[in-house]
Amino acid sequence: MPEDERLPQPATPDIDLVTVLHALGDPVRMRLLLSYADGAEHSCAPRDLGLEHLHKSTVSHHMRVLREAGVTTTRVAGRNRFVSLRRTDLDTRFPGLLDALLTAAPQQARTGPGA
Amino acid sequence: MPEDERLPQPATPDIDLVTVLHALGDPVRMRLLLSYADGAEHSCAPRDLGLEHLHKSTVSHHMRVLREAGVTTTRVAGRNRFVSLRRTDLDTRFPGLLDALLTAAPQQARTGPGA
DNA sequence: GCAACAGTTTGACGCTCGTCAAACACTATG
DNA sequence: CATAGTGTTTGACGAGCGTCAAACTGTTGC
Repeated sequence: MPEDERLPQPATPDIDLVTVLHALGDPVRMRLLLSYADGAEHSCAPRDLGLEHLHKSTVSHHMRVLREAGVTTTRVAGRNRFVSLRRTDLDTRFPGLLDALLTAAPQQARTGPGA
Repeated sequence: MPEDERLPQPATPDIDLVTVLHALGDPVRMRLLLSYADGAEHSCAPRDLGLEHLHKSTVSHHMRVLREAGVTTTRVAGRNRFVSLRRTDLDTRFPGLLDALLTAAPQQARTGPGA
């Protein structure tokens, strides 16, 4: 039997652009996106994501928003959940968008308003 | 003397990615973006923007959000205001982002969840 | 000057959002 | 079975958002 399952998420053609932009229009979720940009799977622990200042239930809420928007996928394995970016799905649905975002976001961290 | 002026807007280096995504994460403002994608100047009248169902003060509010996020610029000429996209500024700050958005948004209108 | 015009501002309303805390499920381990 | 670990769900709270209506500012034109 399959040892792991995935949490519910929209099918690729059902990913809505405005919903994705709304999901990414929050500083915490943008930081999560950058964490996931390495293509690897990440646990949900706030300390693994540079979010020690946030309650675990808050992080769980943000990850749900990203998943329901179609940005991430969550694999359930035992008592752990592994979250990763739906890179190919997003590239299929919105070509160039993810690349532009992942280029722009770290660049802004060095040269932008917050620097 | 200059016959027209511009409403306050952030300088190009001060345009914040998360703020832009937040501004665009609303269906009304996404529609405005698509209207402005032709590069031309547009008036603020709801009927010129496919927003007859919205009050003019609501449209004014959305245009303020877009302008303060750095997405649009507003030129004041007499009793009219002409709004247009800050395309080169956005391309400078976030290369490829606007192209990806303007490619993705209309495509979704034909093949996406709403179709 | 006065009325019409284009758009903004203010105030109000309901709804959503981000956050925390506590309680809850489920899994792994003794 | 009991306990600890990982993460979710629920409820609460304040803050912000989208909308409308009305009042307001400034401009054009009679």
